[in-house]
Amino acid sequence: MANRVEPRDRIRRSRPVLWARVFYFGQTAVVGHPPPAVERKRKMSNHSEERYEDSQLYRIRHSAAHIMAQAVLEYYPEAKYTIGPPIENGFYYDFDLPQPITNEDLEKIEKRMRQIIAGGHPFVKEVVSAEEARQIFKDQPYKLELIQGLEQGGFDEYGNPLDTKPEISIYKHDTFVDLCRGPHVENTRQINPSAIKLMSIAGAYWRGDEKNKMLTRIYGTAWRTAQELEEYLAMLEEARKRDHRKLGKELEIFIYDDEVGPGLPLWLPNGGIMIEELERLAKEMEEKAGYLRVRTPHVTKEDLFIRSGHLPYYAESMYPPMELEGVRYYVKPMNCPMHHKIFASKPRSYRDLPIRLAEYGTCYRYEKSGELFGLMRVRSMQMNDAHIYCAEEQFEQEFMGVIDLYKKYFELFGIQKYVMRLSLHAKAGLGKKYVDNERLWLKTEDMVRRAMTNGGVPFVEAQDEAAFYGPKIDVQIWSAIGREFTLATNQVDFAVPERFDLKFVNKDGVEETPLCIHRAPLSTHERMIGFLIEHYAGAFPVWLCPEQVRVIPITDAQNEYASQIAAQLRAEGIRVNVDTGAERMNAKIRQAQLMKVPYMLVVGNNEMASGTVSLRMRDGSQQNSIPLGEFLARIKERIAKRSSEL
RNA sequence: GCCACCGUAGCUCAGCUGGCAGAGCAGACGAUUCGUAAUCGUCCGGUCAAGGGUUCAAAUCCCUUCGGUGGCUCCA
Repeated sequence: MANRVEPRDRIRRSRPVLWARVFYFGQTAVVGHPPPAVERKRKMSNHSEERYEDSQLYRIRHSAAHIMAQAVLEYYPEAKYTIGPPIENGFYYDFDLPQPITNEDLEKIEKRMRQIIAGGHPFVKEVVSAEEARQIFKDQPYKLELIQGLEQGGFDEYGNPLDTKPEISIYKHDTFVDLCRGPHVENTRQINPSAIKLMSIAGAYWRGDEKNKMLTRIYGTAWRTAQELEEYLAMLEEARKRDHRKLGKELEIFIYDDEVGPGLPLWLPNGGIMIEELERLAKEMEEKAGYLRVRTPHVTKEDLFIRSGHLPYYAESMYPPMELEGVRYYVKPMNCPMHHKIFASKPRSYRDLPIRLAEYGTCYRYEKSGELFGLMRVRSMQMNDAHIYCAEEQFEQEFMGVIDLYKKYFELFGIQKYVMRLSLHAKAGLGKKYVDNERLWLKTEDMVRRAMTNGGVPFVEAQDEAAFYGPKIDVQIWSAIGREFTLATNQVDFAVPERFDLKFVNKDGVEETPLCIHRAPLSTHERMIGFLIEHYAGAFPVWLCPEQVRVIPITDAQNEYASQIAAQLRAEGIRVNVDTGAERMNAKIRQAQLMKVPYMLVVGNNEMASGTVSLRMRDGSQQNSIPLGEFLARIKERIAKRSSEL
């Protein structure tokens, strides 16, 4: 119960997520990887740490946004300004500009901001009536819209409903006035002119709605000191180095080819090995947890997806149909309908439940071109999918069984920076994005909430993030460059089993519809490997490494010996290569290091004479002249345990 | 899909306001046989994303398409 995050902390759509306090005060946090909600919670209660919104840094960033808006309006007097909040690591401001803005303009604006800061202007708050506000912003249509929202007591600046009617206030500094509830620094001088930097220009819809006009957003970063800024920029640089798109190419894991198409990755041999290892892991774990493996086709008739609800609710993300002999077929975006058919293939008794059907199924989703992102967001994906059919009284145990599975995987991979998110429906979406049965939504949402709370698993809640057929627990992670993704997911389906007329006979001999849990603890191969590349910065644990050992003969005279060593390792199932190239040993070691091969076995005359190997590990440490058997025992033990140790 | 920017050799990148396409790495070949992150030399390699236009002349300017990047929207 104590783990439940208060509504104030709920993640809300379109609202800037305020991780910065954690990031800033955190000691182990990596850029773009906010620590889990648990940690945030604990820190807040134990150390009475101030909220980001109350911090000086928040004020600095908020004030920097105003100063930037002033500078932009000086260069573009016809520009309309909208909103500009502090966010993680900085701030932004959205403008409706008469012309596109360039990176050179950004430099000018930044320079002007420093002048304004040097001017030592006080920030002055004034509470005004709606009428006065309308007068002040009479030429600013976006501000007038905001004023109306505030006056009606309905909506905040992001268009989210408010509980209470807020006061209307303005903040002035120098020549600039903004509709704003604050808080701000007292004087522009409290902003360090050498600790701010404008970062990028982006498009953003007014109020985050794609039906609205596209505005120009300028992102900036602001810190207390120049050194903090430098450190932040250096961390961004480090993060770019572990970007899976960059490492994936360097380590020859996957490629994209223009003729194949966007979002359709080609797995290179190294990626193929990693996929095989992940599937082996999944099969082992699922076998122990009582799953049964099934296989289903990639294409099915339209009728199936009409019944499942995919065409009514999910068609936008599906590839268009192909028609053959008057029948329309779709490539599957999910595996569930076929699994439902397998469940329905024979009568089921309560004694058979739960039935857990698993498949690493390949699905295709037509993601909009701009949404694609490396391996993290693709159009063809292979899911660590399974569907658990159970009676309502089995639900909690089964649901938490899946959560336990997550935890085991996360422990194995050392994944600590994630947030479990209870994704709920939104009333407005009923009948459109969501199956139209509010009673069952509320009921299943509460079942999940209770299960998580009883299990003592911390989570946050998010409105309007559910699947069309039910609520879910999503595991949110962050890419190296800070983008948020759902890695694993655990979903309740109260709707589709009924549409498929799925039944089991209960103890009383009466037919009952089972609940279905959709789950994908290892995500898709695409997203999982994308994530793992970044998580390990390409230095995978030995069991997952495409190349586990490279044997490096010092001169050609040891080539034969090196090959014998490799043959012995290969016979034990180790992935090993021999570098018989003409380069010097130093160059061979460098190449192996760049490919992040965990073990290098250097063999020269000494080793050959004594029948040993010299072990150099990826971390630079080395053990000279050890018997091959000793190394073999070490690596076999690491692989068997899927250890993260070298 | 939308806004902005980008696309030069397999990879990383030079190529200023239009005037004969370059480097390093990789690859091939030759020499070298070396003790823990780059040995030397020679050679090969490009319809400058594709298509159209402006111009005496286009990698460079303009348009369209394709692909990518940063965001927005959307999501495993």
